[in-house]
Amino acid sequence: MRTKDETKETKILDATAAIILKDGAAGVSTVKVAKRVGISQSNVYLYFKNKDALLLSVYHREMARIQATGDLQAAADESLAIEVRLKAYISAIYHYAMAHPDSLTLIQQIKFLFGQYDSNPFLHGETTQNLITDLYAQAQQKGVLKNAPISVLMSMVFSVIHTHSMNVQRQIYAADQYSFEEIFAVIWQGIHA
Amino acid sequence: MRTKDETKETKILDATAAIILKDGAAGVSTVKVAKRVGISQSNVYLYFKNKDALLLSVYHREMARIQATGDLQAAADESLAIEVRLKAYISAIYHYAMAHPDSLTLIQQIKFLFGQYDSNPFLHGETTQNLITDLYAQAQQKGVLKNAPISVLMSMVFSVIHTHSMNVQRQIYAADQYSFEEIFAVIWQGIHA
Amino acid sequence: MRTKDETKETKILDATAAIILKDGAAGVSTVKVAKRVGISQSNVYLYFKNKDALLLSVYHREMARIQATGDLQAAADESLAIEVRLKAYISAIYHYAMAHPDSLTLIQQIKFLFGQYDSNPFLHGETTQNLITDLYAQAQQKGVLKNAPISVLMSMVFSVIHTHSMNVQRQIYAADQYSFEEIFAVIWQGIHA
Amino acid sequence: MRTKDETKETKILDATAAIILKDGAAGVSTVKVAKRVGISQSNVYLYFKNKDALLLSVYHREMARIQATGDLQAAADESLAIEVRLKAYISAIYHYAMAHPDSLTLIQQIKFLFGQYDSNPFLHGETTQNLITDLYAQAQQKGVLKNAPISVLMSMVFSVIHTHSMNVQRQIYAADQYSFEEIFAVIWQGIHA
DNA sequence: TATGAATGAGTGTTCATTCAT
DNA sequence: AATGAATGAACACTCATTCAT
Repeated sequence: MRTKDETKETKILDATAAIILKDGAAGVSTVKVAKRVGISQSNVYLYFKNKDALLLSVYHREMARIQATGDLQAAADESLAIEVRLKAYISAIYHYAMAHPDSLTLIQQIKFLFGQYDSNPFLHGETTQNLITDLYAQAQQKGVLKNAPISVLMSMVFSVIHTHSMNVQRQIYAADQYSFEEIFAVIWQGIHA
Repeated sequence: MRTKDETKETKILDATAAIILKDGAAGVSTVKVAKRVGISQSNVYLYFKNKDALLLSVYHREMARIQATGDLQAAADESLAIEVRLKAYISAIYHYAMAHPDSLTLIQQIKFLFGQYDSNPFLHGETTQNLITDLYAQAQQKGVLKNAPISVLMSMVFSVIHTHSMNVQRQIYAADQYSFEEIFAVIWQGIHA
Repeated sequence: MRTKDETKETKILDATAAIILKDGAAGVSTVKVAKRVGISQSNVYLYFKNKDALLLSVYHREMARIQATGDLQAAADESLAIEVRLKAYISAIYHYAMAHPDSLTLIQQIKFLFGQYDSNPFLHGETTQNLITDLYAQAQQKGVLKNAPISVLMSMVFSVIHTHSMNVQRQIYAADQYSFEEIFAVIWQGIHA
Repeated sequence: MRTKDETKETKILDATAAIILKDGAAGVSTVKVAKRVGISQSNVYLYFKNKDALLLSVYHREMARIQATGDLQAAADESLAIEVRLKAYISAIYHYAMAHPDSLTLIQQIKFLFGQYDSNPFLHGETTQNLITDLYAQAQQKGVLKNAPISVLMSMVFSVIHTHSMNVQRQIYAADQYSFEEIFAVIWQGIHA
């Protein structure tokens, strides 16, 4: 494998992510990225077909990172009760977001730049995404979730967790001012049938 | 009479809004706006100091439109019980969003372009906004709302309503597939103590 | 006569002069001028054919002001000895410059903007100018001035006086740190045969 | 012909200088420069950070050229008498100006564009400039120069030489109509104590 | 006399992308 | 794999000037 290349590719993705967090997704330019990495502008095109591919790569990397969360595996464990799996999923996203609040911001920013065609930021992870959607669908079928559009429930979960994690990151209030249970209550009672 | 001027100003705002909905807020350019209105590019600067002022104007116009909703007045009626007012507020936003789904999209897009510093898209309406925040705050004090950050509750409300209204607009499902009560249940049980 | 108009015209000229001193002659624009006067941009064209005419007007006004100096009349008095007249002229310019250092700056800035075709900033006053040039020419013929190009001598006089007056205005040194005689000595011994 | 050897940067500087001489420093635009060189406008920004940097580069190049004059070295030779050094300096500038009259014009134009804050166009060469100012200062201390502001004396020298060289270039009179000694006399008797 | 509206040409600057080396 | 050079298109914004009112 191309160790060197992957390092460089990672650096480019990191730089891009940093710029998104600083200037917004619309503020990303290959010039800025290259300058930040310390490479020539054209070098970026060796690793990414074009700017869109670069942004999409950042997006997919964040999605993959969320999925890689160990906690998330429990949600996929079909031997568990659906309610348990759902709670595990929400808990996993919550704790991931608290540890990496920028992650959700990146996802949201890129989604918004590419048009608001799909309002649910958790979508699009292909394989994993279907699992999650399936989880919601099954839970709804079994009467665990309210009879509301799944995309509405999903974006609600995302919205609550993201807003809370950003508040903490921006020190609008201390992390321990609100317990997980308190935040979770909002989500659960909102989606629970 | 400045009728003529106001028409032009309105046309420019309309064109800008249309572009935002089509290409996102980052996709707005004075050239596009001017072309759409059928005027010269420099003419835009006769009505708006600069591009930011133009976008902000679109933003404030949408905010004002929401506030102008008759239903919203009930939410401000201090003679009513706090719970009634809160429900009136949510209902008002809901019905406004269903009638004008683009409105929330515009607000969200512009907010995101100007930096994600304030994650609550309903904020910043000055007078009205304080009323709404006050409403939430009072409701929380009186134990009507859960003990969760107000900004989290507010953005949750926005998120649910916006996602649902977009789904309907994009014909992901029919408007009558989910009743107001069903959507409202998600919101209310989410925020209600 | 049109009293009101002349007031306005004066205001426009004043505003233009102020802008030149602040941003340089190249920094003048009808927008800036109009804004400063508090009139509409197109109004400027009621008083001046175009921007060049405006700048030229400022130029000529300053030239006229210098000529209007009472002291300068002595220089024109043909009954006096040529050396006396020449000294009177230099003294007049010197004292005018000390009282109105911006005047020479305006003249210089406008001259430079319109191309450096004529390096002598004192030229171009038509009637008066010929008098001054004649004065130099006569003085040279009578052996009072060195055998050097008159334009060189003239621009030397301007340069010394202008530099000194600017230094004082910018408080690089106090006005009384150098007497008129000291500055005059530089000029006189430079041009005197 | 250095055409082939000339780097792009040099070509751009040359084009800029030519435009300054033709239209004045305020008349320089990146479009004009690019067109003259035969490159695309954006290419200019590959070699110069912005327009100011471009103009400053032209300025510094001319300053460096003057300093590179062999004759100027004598002025820096501290083993020589101060009066000798001063005369060497004036002579060097004079002969340089006669050979390259545009050089002083460029310097003057750019100085004027950047604001008239420093009225002495010979200033700002950093290292060399201090040497020259020191030379004047020492000469004044030793009673060689009149008791007048050094900046006044310096701009006087510049003015005389520049005006004369321009006159010759514009064929207002022939180069041999006035000898170096005649021009020098104006300068020297003007500044000499 | 005065203005507001309008515009086309212009400004400096940034950008995504390509290509030869 | 990496770069420097190059470019055309786009950008926000300013300007001098005209014209109808």
